[in-house]
Amino acid sequence: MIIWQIGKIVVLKNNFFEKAKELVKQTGDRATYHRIRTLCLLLEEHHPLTHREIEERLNVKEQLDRVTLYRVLEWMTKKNLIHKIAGDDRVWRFRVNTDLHSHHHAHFICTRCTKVTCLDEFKLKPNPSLPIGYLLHDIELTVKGFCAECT
Amino acid sequence: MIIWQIGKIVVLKNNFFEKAKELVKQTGDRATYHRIRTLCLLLEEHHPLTHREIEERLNVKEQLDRVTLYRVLEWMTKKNLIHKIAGDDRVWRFRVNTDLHSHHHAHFICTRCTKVTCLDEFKLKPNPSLPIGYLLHDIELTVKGFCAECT
DNA sequence: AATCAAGTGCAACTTGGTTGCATTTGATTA
DNA sequence: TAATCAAATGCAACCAAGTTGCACTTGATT
Repeated sequence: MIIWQIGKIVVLKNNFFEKAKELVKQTGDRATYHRIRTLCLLLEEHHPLTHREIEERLNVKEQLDRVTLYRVLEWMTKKNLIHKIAGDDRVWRFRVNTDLHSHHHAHFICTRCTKVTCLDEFKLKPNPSLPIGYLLHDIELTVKGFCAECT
Repeated sequence: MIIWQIGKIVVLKNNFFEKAKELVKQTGDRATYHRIRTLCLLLEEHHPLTHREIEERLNVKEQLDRVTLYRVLEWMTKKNLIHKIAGDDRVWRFRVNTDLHSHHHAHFICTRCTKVTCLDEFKLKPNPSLPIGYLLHDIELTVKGFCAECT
């Protein structure tokens, strides 16, 4: 069993932790504990999480400042490690970008329970025609409705 | 020249004002002055506006409470007179639904100046395949990048 | 081990949007 | 056309997501 220690904090590494550490290091920026831990959580999750949800899960055992988490998420978005999704409740949801799961797919947002699901089989047209002078960075397709549990 | 008077306020009617009044009355709910005036403004505009922008334009000559405007916009969205668009800045933008301009089209959001443009020629597939038990209400396609002025 | 910019924690702040409640107003009916 | 009353409005206070400034800590480099 591998253990990682930082100050008084002792952490059990798992596969996701190692993977997260590697991904953070690959960016060239500093591989800090909070960055690795946050990315690790997002690697484990299978649906997009809000800042609040991430904070609650990470704070079960150890402290993590709200602001730091905002900055970590912002940094990870900029570094293309994760992507964020806008919902009807004005709250961002975050999900990891793996090689298999890039952000070129659609999202389903349940307007009753606000849960977000990725519709991976939805493929987006890569080169839509835009007005002259417009430059494309990203396409986001969001489907709204009720999920299976809320129907 | 047609004039409409309510309390001390005197209003010059134009084509859009008449049109707005008609649309509000068609809903069956009460045709209040603020509803008509707000819809009138959105009919005149050719690109989506934020709550802030609407407020500023309406308050040039006459007072309109922030909260009332929020409620008017919410009501109009519910009544399908307008639709709202989520941007990267967490701010809703509102645009009128006319017969010619329904909300079944894509939006372009400039990530530098935050201006939103409607991409009317983008047609959305009406019946995408969803997981079993999922119910579709609405599809939203957002294209992000730089607009002609910001490129 | 020493160094120091990058990263973090804390407090205070900004902003978009909401809630509760007293007052006003548009449509209806007498 | 006046009386009526639920629907709509205005005001104040509130909430929650996200941001800023600054002192303190830490990961990588020497």
